[in-house]
Amino acid sequence: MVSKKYIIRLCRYRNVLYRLKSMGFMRVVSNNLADATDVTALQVRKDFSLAGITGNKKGGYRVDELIEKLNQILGKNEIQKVILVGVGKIGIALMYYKGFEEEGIKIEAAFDIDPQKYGKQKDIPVLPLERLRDFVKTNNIKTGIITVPDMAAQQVFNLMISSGIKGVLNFAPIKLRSTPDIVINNVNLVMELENLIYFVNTGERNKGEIL
Amino acid sequence: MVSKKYIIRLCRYRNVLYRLKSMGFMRVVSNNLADATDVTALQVRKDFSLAGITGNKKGGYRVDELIEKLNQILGKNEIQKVILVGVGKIGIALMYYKGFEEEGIKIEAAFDIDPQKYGKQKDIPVLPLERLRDFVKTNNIKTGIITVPDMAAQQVFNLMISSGIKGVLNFAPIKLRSTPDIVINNVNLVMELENLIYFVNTGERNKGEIL
DNA sequence: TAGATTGTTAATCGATTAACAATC
DNA sequence: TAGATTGTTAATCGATTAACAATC
Repeated sequence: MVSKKYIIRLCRYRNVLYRLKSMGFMRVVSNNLADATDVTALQVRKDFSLAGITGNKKGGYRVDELIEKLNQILGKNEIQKVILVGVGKIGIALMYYKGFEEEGIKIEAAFDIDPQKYGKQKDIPVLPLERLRDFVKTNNIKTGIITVPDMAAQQVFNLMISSGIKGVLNFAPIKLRSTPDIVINNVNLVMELENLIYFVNTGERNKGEIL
Repeated sequence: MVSKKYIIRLCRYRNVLYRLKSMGFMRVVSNNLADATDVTALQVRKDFSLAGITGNKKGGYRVDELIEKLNQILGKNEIQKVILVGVGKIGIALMYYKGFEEEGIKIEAAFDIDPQKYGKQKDIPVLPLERLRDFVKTNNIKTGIITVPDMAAQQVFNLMISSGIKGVLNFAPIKLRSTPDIVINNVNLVMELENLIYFVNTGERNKGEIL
């Protein structure tokens, strides 16, 4: 089993490689990728080695080959379908976020309990929560995003899982009760900011001292 | 220097402790905290030990004492002032997000280059980008949030840093060029989702096999 | 007392980094 | 060739987990 960090690095490399390709680069050395990501050149080579990607001792790596191999590993062929539950400010922001479609991710539908929300946002239908189960099953959706208030998150999660969802991106700052076969990625915005503030403050406090 | 992960765990404990306190709990054992967070009981005790917090061999830890100690370490006294640049959908979502004020974090002002955005969102003033430097200096702000398009992120970052900001929460999916004394936390929503999808898909592929 | 719980020290594990060999 | 670069193996580092002692 590969680690999450490793996969994230591979995604990073791929993103950079697409950009380099569009700029006309044919080859790339580990140092180029290191500069463009938060990774050392050594780590880049190690990752590629681990991924079974080999370069050329003199000329580095071929961009095309690299992209192809990474796509093979990361599985970047079909469009990835996801649903979203919770059409509040954050939910809507995600529905309008351009970054997803650029990466082949499509929010197929959003769900809410508030009838006032029903209709469309951008080109995405907003449906009653009761229709989630059917929608997930008929469209064979495996991934969901939770942007509901904390209190509702566990309930929505349970509904998702019982409908066949296998992975959840959760924006509610609570620990979801789950089973090992379900993948959960948590995004806790308050915690990110609190954490940042902590290091800013201690950095201030310890200015000039050894940490 | 303590690790980011460690600090995040301490924040988690504190959040749970506040909730337990409001429910009337006076004491808590490491197992309670483990259940409420994504941490083992052993790790909880280890963390407390490292933080210089001691419990009682029979009765666990006193909730009040625990909160006080954690506040001491994490520094949770005054309101934390931050600014935000980029009043798009995500920026606005953050401005309306209730979780921040609950944790004593206040977005003091937001900035944008689009005059149509100027005015107020919720009770937060939206100002021209040119006023950022003055605002940051006169209000002694140390933390900023970047929610601008990728292309503008580095420029906004530079402006922030030259104005005196020491820590940045960055939502743009690029690597910001910086110096070691600046703290940067990146939130990359596409990457979180891509990563999730990867593990969902491989989980599907390897159903029943050894990973 | 017996059982539950803390808390420390040692072992393990995984990931990163260093060293260096290989080769284009 | 000499220099740049890859790529592997070993060393290091940090964090987590295990074992077990202490004690209320």
